[in-house]
Amino acid sequence: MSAAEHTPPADDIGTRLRMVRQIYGLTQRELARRAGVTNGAISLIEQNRVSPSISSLKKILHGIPLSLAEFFTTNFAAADQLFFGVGDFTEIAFGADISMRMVGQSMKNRALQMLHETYQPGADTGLDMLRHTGEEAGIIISGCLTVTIGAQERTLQPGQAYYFRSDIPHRFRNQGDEPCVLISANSPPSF
Amino acid sequence: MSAAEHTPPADDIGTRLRMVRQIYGLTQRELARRAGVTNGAISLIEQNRVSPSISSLKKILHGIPLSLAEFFTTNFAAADQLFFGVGDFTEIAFGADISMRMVGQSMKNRALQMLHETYQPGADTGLDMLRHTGEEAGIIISGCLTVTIGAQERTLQPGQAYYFRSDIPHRFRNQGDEPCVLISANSPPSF
DNA sequence: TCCGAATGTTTAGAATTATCAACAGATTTA
DNA sequence: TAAATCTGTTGATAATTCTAAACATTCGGA
Repeated sequence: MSAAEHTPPADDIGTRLRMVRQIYGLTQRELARRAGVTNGAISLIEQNRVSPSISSLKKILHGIPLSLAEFFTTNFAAADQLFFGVGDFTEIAFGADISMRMVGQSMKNRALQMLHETYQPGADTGLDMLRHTGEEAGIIISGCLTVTIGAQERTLQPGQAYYFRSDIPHRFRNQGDEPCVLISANSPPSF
Repeated sequence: MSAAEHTPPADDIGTRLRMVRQIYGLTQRELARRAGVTNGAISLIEQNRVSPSISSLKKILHGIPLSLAEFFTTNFAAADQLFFGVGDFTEIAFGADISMRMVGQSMKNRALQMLHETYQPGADTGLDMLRHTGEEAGIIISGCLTVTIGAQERTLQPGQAYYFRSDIPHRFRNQGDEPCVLISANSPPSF
């Protein structure tokens, strides 16, 4: 271990609690009401002016709700960015006529990968079908996309969607004459 | 969720702390000394007569040592049985002349599988080599065992050992004229 | 058996935490 | 602008936790 480790911003209980509370959009008073403690107690804890008893912390977390194990385990720093602008997407190369833009920078330690994809007319992921672990789903935004899943094939229109286990061989292609845009998700991230 | 869930024996902090302390073979006084608290405090906490503050619990766990996250996450109930008699092994069928006896009953939620294996003369796991995820290792106790790992093959004598990634095709057989006994381990459990 | 050491438990008091109510600043509403 | 919230913070007091020391019990060894 290096001594100057990348500091987790919420090593102290107070900051950690404040982060959680704000992520869940609660005020000190609202959380206090749900948990059955006073707002003052939460204030003092969040300022690290007192170290709560397990029973108090348990009550407070119950109002979120969150278990002690989740509270101490979850990496809230990883969830620090909740909203992503166009500039916060990462382009993933997949041929010249397929654009895949991933929400966020790195999928390390994430359970989900969300993509904004564009298939130009004629684009095709190829005859040797894709296969990987996990599950995936997508919804067509505009244009048409021909999706082959195992033995089944269908051309999806805007508003339609697919969902399948990713270990079933699959293939995507745009047989129309206008670009196809879709939003898709993989779990766990496949690249 | 069912209401009458299988009760984890250490849902309360006190019992949980007592289990951990005893697993690590510490007395209240010894742990208190290491942690910089009094033995009385530990006694009261273990009896659930007080609910420790986070700072106290953190100090105490530091003396074990264990992090708060580990303390609340780890399933100590799974590690309740620490020692296993001959009767605590589970026989795993693997042909008539190969005996595999596993330490413990079930490998659910375990990271490691420990086996006591006996290969009768002529025993062979077969030409179509074994492959699975994880890693495995073993030490020969008596007799000889011919181990094939990928392109390499070697006949091991008592005291010798192997260690390889289990996704490399592998095969075991006893070409000698006396039974071969060995101890082996898989991580994660392969069956 | 008796003694000594080791273990966990208990009690009174010091230290810390939680409550209640009041306070100050920011935002909304009339 | 002023009134009315709503936010987080703070002080005095009540409640709880932690310490220090004594107590009770068990286990071995002389």
